[in-house]
Parts: sequence; C-alpha cells; structure tokens
Amino acid sequence: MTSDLTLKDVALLAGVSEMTASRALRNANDVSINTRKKVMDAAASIGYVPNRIAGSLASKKVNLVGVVIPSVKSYVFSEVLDGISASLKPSKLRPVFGLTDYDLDTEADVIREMLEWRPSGLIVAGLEHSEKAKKILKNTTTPLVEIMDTDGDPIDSCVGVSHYSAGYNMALAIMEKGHRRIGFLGTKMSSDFRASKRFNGFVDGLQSNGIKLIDQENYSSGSSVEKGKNFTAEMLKRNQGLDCIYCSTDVIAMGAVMHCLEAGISIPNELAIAGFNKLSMASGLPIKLATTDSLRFEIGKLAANMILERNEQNITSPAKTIELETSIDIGTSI
Amino acid sequence: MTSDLTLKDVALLAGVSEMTASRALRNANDVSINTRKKVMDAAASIGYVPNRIAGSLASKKVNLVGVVIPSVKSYVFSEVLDGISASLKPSKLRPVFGLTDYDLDTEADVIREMLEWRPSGLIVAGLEHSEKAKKILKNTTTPLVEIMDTDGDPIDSCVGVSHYSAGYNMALAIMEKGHRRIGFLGTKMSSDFRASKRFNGFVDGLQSNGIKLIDQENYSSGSSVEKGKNFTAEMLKRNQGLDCIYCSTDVIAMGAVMHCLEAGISIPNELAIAGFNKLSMASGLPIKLATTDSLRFEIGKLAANMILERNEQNITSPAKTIELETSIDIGTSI
DNA sequence: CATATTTCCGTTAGCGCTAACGGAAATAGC
DNA sequence: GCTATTTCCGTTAGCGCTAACGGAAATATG
Repeated sequence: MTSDLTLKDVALLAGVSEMTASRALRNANDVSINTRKKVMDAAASIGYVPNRIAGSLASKKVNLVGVVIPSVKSYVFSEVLDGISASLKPSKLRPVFGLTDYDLDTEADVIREMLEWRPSGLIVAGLEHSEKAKKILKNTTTPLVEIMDTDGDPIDSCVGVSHYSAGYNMALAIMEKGHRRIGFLGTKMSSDFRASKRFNGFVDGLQSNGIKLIDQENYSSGSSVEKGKNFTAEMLKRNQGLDCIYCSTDVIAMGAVMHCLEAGISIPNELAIAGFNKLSMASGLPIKLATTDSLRFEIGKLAANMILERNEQNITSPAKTIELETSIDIGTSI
Repeated sequence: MTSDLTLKDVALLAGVSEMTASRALRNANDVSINTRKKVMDAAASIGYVPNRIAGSLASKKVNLVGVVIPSVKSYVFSEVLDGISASLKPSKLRPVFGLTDYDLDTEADVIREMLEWRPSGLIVAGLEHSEKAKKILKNTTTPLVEIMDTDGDPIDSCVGVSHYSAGYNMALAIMEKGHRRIGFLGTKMSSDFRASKRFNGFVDGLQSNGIKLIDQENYSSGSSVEKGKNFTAEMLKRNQGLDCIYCSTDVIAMGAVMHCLEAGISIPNELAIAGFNKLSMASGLPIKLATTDSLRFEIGKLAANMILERNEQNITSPAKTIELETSIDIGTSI
C-alpha cells in the first residue's frame, strides 16, 4: 500500500470531519470555499493519495472500462486503443487493457478478471468467445461492446466492419483490374476469425466471377514483413503466371512488396498485391498498397462512446450494432 | 455493477457461512473437500463473480501492477508490455497500462490515478518526470521501477540501457566503416528524452574523431516511414556528398531505405543508413538495417521480475539499477 | 479411555471510503 | 422582528469482502 495516510489524517489536520474532507477532495457540493481550501492544503501538505478501492466500494462506482484485445504487437489494436483513449479522455472513465494472445481460454480468464473489478463497461475484440466466456458475458449487467467485426451475433452492443464483405469487395476490385490468376497469403486461420472471414469473402467474391484461387498459404506464426517476403517468393516459385496475391494483412503485403523490389518484379504489371487494414507504416512504400481501411480508430471511438452513453443515461439504453462501411483504397499495387 | 450477487447469496445457497464460502472460492485452507465442492457448485450455478474491490479493501492486497508508457503506437513499447506480461503471467499479479502521449503533465495524472488503486507495483517509462510526479513517486511505498533508460537518477529501481552510449557507439561503428559526411534525422526532441540522449551521444561519438554533423533534421510529428522517406529526400537534396544518415528510430530509417530504393540510391555505397531499436518489421527489408537492439522485451521482463521480488520478499529489498549492455547489429546498411 | 492434536467452520470486527439523513448556523423574505 | 430558506457540516450506517481468533467436532496419541 502507498503511504498509510487515510482520509482521517487529512480530516484531523484540517480540523473537520472525514465526511467534509471527503466532500472537499472530491469537489462535491456542500463545502464552503474556506474549508475546501483548508482540506486541500492539509491533503497536499502530507501528500495524501485517496484510496480508490475504498471509494469505489462505498460509492458502488468504478471509473474503469475494461478493454480486451488479442495483442498489442500486431500494429492493429494500437489505433483502436487510441480511439478508446480519445473518447474517454474528457470523461472520468479510464481504459484498462487486457491481452488474450489470440487464445479463447485466456480471453475467458481475462474477461472474468476484468468483471471482478466491476468496471463501468467492457469492450471486447471479436464476436467469437468460449462457452464459458459467453456465459459470463450474457450474465453480466456491465455494458458490453464487441468490436472490430459484425459478421456474427453480438451478445450486447457491437461496432465493427464486415470482414467478409471486405474480402468480397477486394476480390471484385482485383478482378476489375483484370487479374485472374490469384493467390492468397495469410497466417494460420484458426486463431484469427476475422482474417478467416476475409478469406471466405474473398473466395466467394472470386467465385461470383467464376474464378478460383490458384494457391493459398497459411503459415503458422504471426504477421510479419519477413514472412510475407519469404512466402511470396515461394508462392511465385510454385505458380507460373500468378498475377496477384491477396494478403491477409498489410504487414504481410509489405513483405510481398519487399520481395518484388528485391527480385525486380514490377508491381502491378507482373504481380498485383493487396492487403488489409490501411496501416500507416505502409504509406512509405515506393508503391501505394491496395488495401481496405479497417477504421480502427473510429471503431475504438464509437465503442467508448457507447459505454459513455450507457453510463450517462439513467434509462437502460438498448443494445445497438453499428456496422461501418469499409472502403477500398485502390492504390497503385493492383 | 455486475449482477448483484454477493458472497452472501453463495453462502446461503451452499448452506455455509460467508467466511467458509470465501475460503472455498479462494482455495484457501481450512475447508473440507465436500464443502468446497458445495460452494463451488453453488457459485457456478448462479454465476457468481467475486467483487475484487471489496476483496482488495479487506485484504489490503491489490494484484495489479501499473505500467505507465508514452504510447502503444510507436512499435516500441508493445514488446516491453509483452515482456512484462510474460513475467507476470505465472504470478497472481496483472499489468494495467496507462498512456501519457509523451506529455509529462498527463504522465503525472496517470501515475497519480494508478497509485490511487494501491497497486502492488508501478513501472514507469523514462527517468524524466514533472516535479509533481516526482514528489508523488518519492512519497509512495509502492515498489517502483523506471524503465528503458539509465542515463539519469532513478527514484527507486531501474532497468534500461544507456541511450547516450547507444548513440556514441553507433557513431564509432559508422566512422569505422569509413563514413565521414554524416547527417541526423529524428523527431522533435523535447518530448522524447531518450532520442535526445542518443543524439547527444552520437554527436560526442563523432566528435571523438573530430567529425561534425553535416546536417540535422528534427521534424515535429511522430516516427513514420513516410516522414523518414520524405525528409531523407530533402536532406540529400540539401547536402551534396552526404554519405550517411543516422535515424533516431528504425521506423524513420525504414523510410530512408525506401527513398533509396525508389531513387535508385545504392546502400551503403552511396548512402549508409542506421537506426535504433532493432524492430522486427525492419527485418523484411532488402538490406539488413544497421541498428542497436534496445532489448525491450528483456527490459519488460526484468522490470516485472523486480516487482515480483519486492512482493515476495518480506524484507524490504533495496533499490536496484540494472543497466543492460546494448549491442550494435551492423547489418548491411553502413 | 482420557488427553493432545488436527481439521473444519463460524463469529466478530474492520478495511477506507461515501450515501443519506438530519440539524445547526447563516441568510433571505416580508 | 420572526419565519422560510439556504448553506454548510457532522453522524450513522453501510459497501462486500477477509484477517484473526475461537471453538466444536473429528482424529490421533499413549
């Protein structure tokens, strides 16, 4: 525990009751300017730091919003967190992050631990959860917002984009540019449901024009530029005449671009490349990467706003799903 | 609040006292296997989620470790967080992140808010803080570890690397490769103390060989590939015969590499490029970027371990500073 | 079989704070 | 001047849980 100072110490020093000290420090009503100053000075002089554990228990209010995401390394969720932070900043609510490492059991544990703190809201990435997690989430009265994805059944509220549509539309865009011999490059699908939905949408999109994937590679570790580069090389070696690779993320697509730069393959004449997310780091590439903006900042902002609304309104506002429309940035790579 | 179930509900249903229910749920001693099962079943059947606020207040133990970092967007701190998570995972402690946006006033607020929760430990990035923050940190009995940087005076414990030395050593490495007409490219220094220390070290390193910087650019927004690319172009335009650019981060250095790829400038023959951090995303580049490993994962792991030690030992362990030795990865870019 | 020990469970008290109420003092209203 | 209102502050009673102690029942010990 921090210094063992309590409200009592402040109250004694200021010569008022604990209650008055409490009110003064919280800027609550019913305190004269004089006594407020006395209390503030007393608190400052001894370096009193209020105990929020006790305060929250007494007031039954916890100013935290739990945010459960798979990882902070993927360059994807950081902007979501930024959006959440931006929305919450002017309020009294504060975000608390929990990481799941793309593991549903870990997710269930993290969700449970979050709820044990009785937060003012919970934001969880994705619509797929373990049965255990679903049961807990359905049982809670804490406002819940599932984010990123709208292809599925939200438990409560939801903000995201359709990854299926994103994949489908990219297929259309690629075909419109005349590409026909198309491959797919991504990470192992089982753990990343949204990537898997994009893949399905992409395949169906091609199918709508009677086109089938020529090749498909799903390697097992996470998205990385280097992996994208290496697997692009392999896929090209395997498939004479491949004229396009759709990568499940921009990071992988950057690797594909790197391979082409190194091997002297012209983009998009010899090989077209498309990614997903519209990561800012891809904007420095010599070519402009075709990608779908996943609207991560916007999603974070809207999700946090939903939590804020739910906490402001006295009436219980109903669950709401917001599906944002993704737009393709054609760039110069397809 | 989550469902309004309390321990009392569980106890009633299981036919035991609250205390016994509490013990059973916490896997504490002094409970028979039979009653434990009864309590567990009762809790599960009604979906009881313990209230950690109340528990923490009563036990005076909070299983949280506050982690205060500037940003999650910089591709730098995510690995620190990973290291912290890895260390804490087997323990009961859980990390809670707070973001400062590289602003010292925000940092002071975040630190204060963290301490209000009476965490088991606090990990803060950097050695530079506002007077207000320093006062709070000096006053607290919460174990504190300042991370990333060792060039300065830690308040309590500290784990990091010397950014001054990193800059100095990179200067030596660059000069050893024969480069003499050298520029520096970074972001605005005032807000990033570690980048500024690297710069000072770099200048002093050059000076040790009687060499002076030819040019220096400190633009005002954050590290980005695109900015790196654009400012590299400008700097080359300004300076005939510039043969090396030291970038304050790998992200910027990647931009420099991109410019060279695009403009057909040969690396390192026409221009040498070096960065800092050893980011994994740079490993996909056509050339291997010269950089200094900032040991981010290791720093996170060690910092969290220090917090763990402090919480395990009954004796108050003394403050400790660990300075990790950085090593330069020469790569093929200088 | 009596005593010592262990196992198990309940009772009491309180963690540090705030909601709710009530009441005294200060001000307003006529 | 006296009542009505407002301003300010204190008292009481918990929030939901656990530490600490104590005691009954079950088991061990000789």
